[in-house]
Amino acid sequence: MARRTTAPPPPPAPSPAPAEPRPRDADRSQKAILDAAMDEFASHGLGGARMDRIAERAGVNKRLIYYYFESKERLFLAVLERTYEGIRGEEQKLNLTQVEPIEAIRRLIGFTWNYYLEHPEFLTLLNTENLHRARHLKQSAKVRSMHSPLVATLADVLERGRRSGVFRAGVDPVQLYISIAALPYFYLGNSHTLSTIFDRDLLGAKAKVERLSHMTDLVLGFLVRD
Amino acid sequence: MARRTTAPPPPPAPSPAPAEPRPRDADRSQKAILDAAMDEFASHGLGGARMDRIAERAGVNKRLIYYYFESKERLFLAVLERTYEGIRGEEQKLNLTQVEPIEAIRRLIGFTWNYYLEHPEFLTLLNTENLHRARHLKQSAKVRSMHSPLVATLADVLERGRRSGVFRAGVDPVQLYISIAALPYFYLGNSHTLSTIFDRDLLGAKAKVERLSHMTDLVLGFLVRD
Amino acid sequence: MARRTTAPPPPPAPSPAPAEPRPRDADRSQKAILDAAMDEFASHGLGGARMDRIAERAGVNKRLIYYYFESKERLFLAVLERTYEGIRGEEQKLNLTQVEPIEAIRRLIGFTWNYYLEHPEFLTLLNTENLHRARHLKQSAKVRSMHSPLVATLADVLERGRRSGVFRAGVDPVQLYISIAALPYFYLGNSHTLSTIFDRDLLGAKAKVERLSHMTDLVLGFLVRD
Amino acid sequence: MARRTTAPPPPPAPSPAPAEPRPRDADRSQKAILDAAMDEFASHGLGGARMDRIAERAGVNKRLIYYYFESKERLFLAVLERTYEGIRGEEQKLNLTQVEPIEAIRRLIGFTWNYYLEHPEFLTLLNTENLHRARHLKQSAKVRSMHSPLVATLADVLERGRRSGVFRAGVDPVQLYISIAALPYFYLGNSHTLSTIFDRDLLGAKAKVERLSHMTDLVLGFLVRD
DNA sequence: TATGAATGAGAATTCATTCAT
DNA sequence: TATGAATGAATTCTCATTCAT
Repeated sequence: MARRTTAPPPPPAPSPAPAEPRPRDADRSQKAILDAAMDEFASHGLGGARMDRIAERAGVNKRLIYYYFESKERLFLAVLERTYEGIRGEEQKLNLTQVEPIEAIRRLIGFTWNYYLEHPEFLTLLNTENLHRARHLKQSAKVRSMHSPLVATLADVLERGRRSGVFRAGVDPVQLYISIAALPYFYLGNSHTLSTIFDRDLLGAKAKVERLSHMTDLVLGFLVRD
Repeated sequence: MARRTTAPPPPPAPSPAPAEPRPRDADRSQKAILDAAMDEFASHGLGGARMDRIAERAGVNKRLIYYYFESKERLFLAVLERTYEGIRGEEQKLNLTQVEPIEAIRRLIGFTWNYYLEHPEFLTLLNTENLHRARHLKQSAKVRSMHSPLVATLADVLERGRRSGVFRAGVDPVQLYISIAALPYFYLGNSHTLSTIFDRDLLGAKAKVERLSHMTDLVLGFLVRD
Repeated sequence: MARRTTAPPPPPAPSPAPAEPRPRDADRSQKAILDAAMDEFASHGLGGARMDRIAERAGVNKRLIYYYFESKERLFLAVLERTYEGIRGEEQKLNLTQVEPIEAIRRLIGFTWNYYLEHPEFLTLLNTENLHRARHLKQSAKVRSMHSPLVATLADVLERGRRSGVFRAGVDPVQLYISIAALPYFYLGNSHTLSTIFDRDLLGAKAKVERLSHMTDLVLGFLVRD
Repeated sequence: MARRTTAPPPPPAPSPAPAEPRPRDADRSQKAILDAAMDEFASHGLGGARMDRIAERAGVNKRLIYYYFESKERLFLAVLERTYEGIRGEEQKLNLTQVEPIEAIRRLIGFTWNYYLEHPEFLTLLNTENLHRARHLKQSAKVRSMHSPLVATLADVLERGRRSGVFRAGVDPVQLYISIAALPYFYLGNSHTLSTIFDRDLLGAKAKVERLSHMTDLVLGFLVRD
């Protein structure tokens, strides 16, 4: 550990500090801390996370975490915000307003499924934040504004589908979004207990294909008019 | 683990609480500990739970917890098992095999919704156990056997529905059960973050009616053949 | 009359447990406790010994230990006294006053060596008691009287040897006894550290023969006049 | 484990203690902890030692002990190693290879006797470590290497004595070293029980002179050829 | 920007012992 | 004579956080 960030052994000559580029170690440290903290919080929850481990994983001195993030709780909030930014940013790239409604729904379900698969930390971080009644998130200014586009997009898809007669009417986009998130969230987030109580592998390749298919059928079976 | 205290089933007669001092009652103490522990674990997770608080809430000496349950982890497992027993026991009472398929599905959705509403601790306990990769549950002998009847029951409902032509074919009962659990689980378990990011009350009376309706429509819209 | 030799099938009647004689359970329990306690104290010292383990090993309820021995410290004293009685009783059987001096010394050395080998608990119990500055033993009335015969016996052997011209004069029997005990005590009692620091097996068959031989040579080399 | 505090070897000049405040001195803290721990372990054994007392005697925060030594057991090992270093270091200074054999043996016996007298903690620490079957020492890398010079030195003395005809042949240096250590070790380490059972003062000035004399006579009586 | 040293307040767990029967 | 239930006081160890540089 202890990355020698400091200048190399200063020559006795009064050579005026070689003006090393020193490429943004501050940013680098902060990023390392956030990465390590995300891992730690996702693995152990807020109560179980250890600042010592975060410092060690990040390869920085523990004190530095406090220098940048002030406290464990604020660090957790920083992690949460970055996490939401991650998924919402990806979601934006789906361009759901530019494809036909059924395809848009398929894409959204597929994307959500894959995102959760590839970012299991997202699930545990959300669980943790809910255990704490969203008390960190409630202090976040930016988080609300990150979600209105999402609702608008989905409303647009539903409306286009309804107008063209393929979707049923009267579907609340927020309800639907919650359901589309719920189906993979519960399956993946609770896979450890589910596979234990049902004594069945839920994460094998075949099982995953089946789950995605089931979820898509479920949602479209509901949305699409006969 | 025996729970029945010595008190016999109270006769309906308004026998005025026997006001027994009941000083050294093993069953009573164990139950008090489990009740308090369920609260504590549900509120704070495993890492955040405090044995001191559990002892205090249970009104017993902290040492007694270790006398009966050996460690925090084993206590957590005992709580988990009792929790599963609770919901599975209620589920059995639904008698799903004795009503017609559509009604059976309605009942199951409604029951699950209400059970989660009335037992929010179930959700957080499961989240906690999944955070720990089900390592406690995996040591439980009885938990697996508690769940096979459930799958059998749902399979029966689906099969009856299919035979009578009202349900689509090829639905996996485990997938369906997971989905039926997922829809309220995510909504209620994540209501704190969801209501924050969507800036919307999700737990008002009207919102709850709407959610139950949406979930039922979603599942039946998928299951029922046009 | 046909004597039915085979035992008749025991009548199903609930013949009331034959009132088992249960011979002196009190003594039996006390002995079991002392045995278990000796093991425990010898293995873990006074501070490291656990009353719980003693009760478990003895197969009795923990409370019973207090019933018979009052406290951990008194139990330790009881163990100590029984331990001294053991070795002194065996020593008496050597009949050192009835064999010629050189043989008497040989026997005493051999006996001490073997006794320590077969009773390693004796060594650790003594160490423990000395760690506690003999504060238990000092409360014992009988322990002093157990040792005067030993000194008298050794004095007799030395005097007979001196008179017959085989032993040097002026040897203090207490000093000699301490030395005869010291030589095997240190070797066996510290065998774990000694074998570690000298990187050498001290308890193999050959090593043991050599040690006994060395000790005998040492003592007799000193005692016997050229 | 570094021990040298920053203070340079004090010059004989009566430089009046620099009265430094020395606030955050890692070496100093570690040394204070080791000193206190040696006392505590020697007085109470491993099981009886209290980390609280060690912290208090050392004048440091309890947490700091764990910061430097990780656990009670590792602290004990650190103490053990320092203890062995102490006696082996002094032994080296005897220069036994540079005096004639009989004098060398006398010096070694006298040194051992005095060292044990002045360092009673050495005896109880060794007893404690043996109670625990040398499980700490076995993890020590350096301890073995500290002892080979000792054996070599004693072998040299014995060989010189044999060659010059004053010592008997065939004496194993390890056996002899163990015996030379055993004689004072048992006497001093068990002085509390010995003085109790023999009802005799063993630590008075006269007694000590007699013991040293007896031990020297015993060893030389064996080694020196008539 | 960065760090090694240090700490107060707790954390789970342990322990000898007593209570009530 | 025997025991299951219960406890107060430690005991080792942990943790987020701060100090001093």
